[in-house]
Amino acid sequence: MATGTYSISELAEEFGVTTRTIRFYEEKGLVHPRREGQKRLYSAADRVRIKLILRGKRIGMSLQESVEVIDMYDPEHNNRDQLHALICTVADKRARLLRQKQDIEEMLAGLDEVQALCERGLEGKQ
Amino acid sequence: MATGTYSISELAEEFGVTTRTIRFYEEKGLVHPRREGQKRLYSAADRVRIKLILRGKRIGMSLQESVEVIDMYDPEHNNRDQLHALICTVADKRARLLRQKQDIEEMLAGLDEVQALCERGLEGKQ
DNA sequence: TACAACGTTTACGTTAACGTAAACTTGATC
DNA sequence: GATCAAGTTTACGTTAACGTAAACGTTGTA
Repeated sequence: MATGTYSISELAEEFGVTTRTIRFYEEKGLVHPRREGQKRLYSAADRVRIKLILRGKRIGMSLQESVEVIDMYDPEHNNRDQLHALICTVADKRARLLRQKQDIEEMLAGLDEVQALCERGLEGKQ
Repeated sequence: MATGTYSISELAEEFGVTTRTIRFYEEKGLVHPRREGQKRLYSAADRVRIKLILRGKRIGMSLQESVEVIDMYDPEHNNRDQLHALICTVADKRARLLRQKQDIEEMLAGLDEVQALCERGLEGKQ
């Protein structure tokens, strides 16, 4: 196998998903691996796309949403209007992410409380 | 209506969801509003539960997962074993939340890059 | 050459989290 | 008393994101 390329099962194992998942992402147009005969060959770029999609999943994004974020990077945005639109989209995403970050911090604070209560509870039972 | 209580549509509007959603949460045993005749009456505690469930949703938790987190607060954990188990659960949740927080920060950094690229692109077009 | 590992396509199944529609009750208002 | 807004139950529909199974090709190896 050419260096810098990956088989489907390599990627599946690396990311802890099934090969079905990766083929599903292709079905949905999220990745486009080359073919070597019949078999899929994933490039480093393909690998990164999948990685970013799974990162999106972890924070509750849909696949489409993740792809939108990923596609912000590629330069098909030529004119002023498109650039302006993209800046607005970025602002929206940022706002949502900041909200999520705050939600997480609140939840973490809650966990601190719970843990403190547990430890005080355990002290009494020693 | 008694003070400190809410109708279903009040809560639906406050949280930006439909009444169907709130009834669905009851179907799943996530809330248990009292009844005034046939109508549902939500207490302040019910309201908080719904709020926390929706907070969980925003960061990609399932309803069941949110409920687990919420139920960590209530003191049905009497003996040492339960308290130990709870501490482990808390540690797990914390780990996942920290991971998510990092994912979000990485994504925010990505957005910063995109925005910078946009702005440089706009300068050239002025 | 046989078989085991890895890959492929096709297709139906599944779960979560609601949406949507129909048909009904109840209390307030005109 | 008719109508209207808000609520109710029941039930079937929908979408996303895969799971699972069947039936088949390809390739290294014992």
